[in-house]
Amino acid sequence: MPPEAATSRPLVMADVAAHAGVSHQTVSRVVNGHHSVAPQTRERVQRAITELGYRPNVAARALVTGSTRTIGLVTVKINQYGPAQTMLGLESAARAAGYSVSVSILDDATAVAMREAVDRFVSQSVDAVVALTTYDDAAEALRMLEAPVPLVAVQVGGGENHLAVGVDQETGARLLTRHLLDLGHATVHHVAGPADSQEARGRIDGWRSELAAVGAPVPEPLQGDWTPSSGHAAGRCLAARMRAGERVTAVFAANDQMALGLLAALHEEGLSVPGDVSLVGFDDLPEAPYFTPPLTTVRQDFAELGRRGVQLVLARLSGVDLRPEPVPPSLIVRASTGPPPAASAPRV
Amino acid sequence: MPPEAATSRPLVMADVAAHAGVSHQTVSRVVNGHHSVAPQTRERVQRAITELGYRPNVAARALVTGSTRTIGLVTVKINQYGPAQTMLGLESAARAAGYSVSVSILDDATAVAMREAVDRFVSQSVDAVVALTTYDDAAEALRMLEAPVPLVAVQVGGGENHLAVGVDQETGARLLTRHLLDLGHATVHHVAGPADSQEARGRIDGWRSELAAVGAPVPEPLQGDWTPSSGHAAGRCLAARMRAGERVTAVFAANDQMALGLLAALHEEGLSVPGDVSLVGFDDLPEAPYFTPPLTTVRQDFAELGRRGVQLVLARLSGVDLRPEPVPPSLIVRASTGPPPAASAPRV
DNA sequence: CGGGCCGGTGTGAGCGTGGACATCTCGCCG
DNA sequence: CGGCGAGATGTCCACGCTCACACCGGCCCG
Repeated sequence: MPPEAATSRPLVMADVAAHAGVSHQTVSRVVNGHHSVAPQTRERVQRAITELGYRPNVAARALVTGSTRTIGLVTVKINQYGPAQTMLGLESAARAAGYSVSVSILDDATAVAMREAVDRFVSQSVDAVVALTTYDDAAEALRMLEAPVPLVAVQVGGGENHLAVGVDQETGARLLTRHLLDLGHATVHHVAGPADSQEARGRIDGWRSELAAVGAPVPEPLQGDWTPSSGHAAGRCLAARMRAGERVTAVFAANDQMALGLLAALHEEGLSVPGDVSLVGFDDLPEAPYFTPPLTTVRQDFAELGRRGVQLVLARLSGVDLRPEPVPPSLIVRASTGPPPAASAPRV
Repeated sequence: MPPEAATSRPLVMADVAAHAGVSHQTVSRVVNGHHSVAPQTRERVQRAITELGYRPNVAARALVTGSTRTIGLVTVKINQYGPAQTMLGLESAARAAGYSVSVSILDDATAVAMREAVDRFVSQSVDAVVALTTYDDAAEALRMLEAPVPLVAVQVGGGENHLAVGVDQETGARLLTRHLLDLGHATVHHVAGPADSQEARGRIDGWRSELAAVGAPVPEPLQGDWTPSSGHAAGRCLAARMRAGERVTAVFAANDQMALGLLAALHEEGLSVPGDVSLVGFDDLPEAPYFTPPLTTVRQDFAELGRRGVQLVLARLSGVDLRPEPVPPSLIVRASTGPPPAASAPRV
């Protein structure tokens, strides 16, 4: 639609000004919605802009204002479902507010890499940086970080320098644990995420405190790393312990992927879910309703998390002191949980 | 580490120049690796740069060079595993080449939205735009698009204006189909992806032509939309047809997520995989080895796709005429496939 | 009836950098 | 020993835009 004169020298404000018979400054005022422009002039300039298909040059504007209306997003290995969804929500909220998003996906969350990424963003004149990760290294790096722009942490604890928003992991874990206890299980075993993840620890805390609240024994959690494969290993291990006589009737896997691995291992071992063991996950992957059996889990609203990240950024940019509340998770009950089997050793 | 004088007026080239006792232009030459600088001077400037922690201002540079060393990535709803992984590979390759990535995630792939995104990128002075999608609307929009920067398509057919790179969908589908035929299945049913996806059609073509090659009958494909839920519906439908006497022994789901839904439906219907029906997917999700049973599928190297996208961009930017080859997929055989059951109706 | 004020507009400067060109200093060769 | 070229460095300007200020006309009020 926009003709953009075939000559193709990129359009600048002066071209529009000439076309509309005004000065470039008036064009600037129209573009930036300044008030003191006569309606009729504004109209004429608007028309010239659309007719020529003019778009202001962000670099030139950034040079003088120091702002690019861009948010830098730094994250670590976004290959999980959650972070990817969060990024989606963040980008969409940012775009709605007129901001672009520039991403930097670190291979690992060292302080150096973090610093490097933030520096790159700063030299790009981003208006704010959002850090999306749950790992301690990253959190530590963030805590040290001074930047000349607002720094917002998503899904990881904030330091003094910056704000943070996250899903309430502890509540989610409590919901799941209580659900299992309510079904009559004497206790709940836990397959945890990596030890250096705040998210993983939050889930452990919730699980542990809910067990403690009803005086249930707290078994030693098994160590996983979010991958289905680690869930599978944990499943093997639990099955072996059951064969050895230990009573395991309910398992809380720290995410759905590990729950899937567990499920596979339990099937291989001839154990039925939820007949012999009830199993819950965390995240509510789109796949979770189609596991065999469909998985009881906790839904995290990742997109909302991204939106709140942007809210926080905008608040900081406009000087508002917004204390964000954590995003509440919700329990999704499906077929992978049920009452514990009669108090004998499971048939193996 | 970098002190960055507590006064905190952002550092500029002139500061470095003063510190090193040279002109700002010499600093510029050092920063840009220009050759005619005395080694000793270079050394002195380098030291000043690191001592002060100086980073050049991208906006100012962009204003004069017209380049930001940024790649704009426009994509549609990245909530699938594939695109997310591709983005990962792309960002990492871009960063390795000294480029940043700015993302724009469209809600739907209309020509208008596409044009809008590209325009935004152009006004940001990106050096190139990469479009990552498989939908016809997007492809159509791309075909019409003229941009003053290179435009590279990933996973979607290119037009005249731009290059494209993708995974060879047809070959992948042929590998799966042949695998099933080799196991002795008389034919293979197909649950297709959305009709407006080039990827989905590529898989149909491969499947169809492989069946045709051995003279096997070509059943009408069922329509899915990539989601587990649509796979589930397709599974229900197939089971009903089997009960009605139709012989279905092998099913090719156009992606792993649909395969999961199918698996769930078949289980519900009391059918065994691979005892009654062999099932294959496409993508090789990290979860696929832990399905019940583990899923035979085709692996797409999404990260490689991202890397090639960047290669293509760099080639275009340096004027090289690189004709990209499609990324080859590879067959991953797991436990969801086996020989067909004896030629009677399956036990239902 | 004149001065001040205000809405609407234009003019000039400067943001931080890279490119073109000028300059200056060698070293080398005739 | 002078001239010349190449390497090293500096000076100036332009990139496209916004900001500060000057300007111009009309209106109100003293």
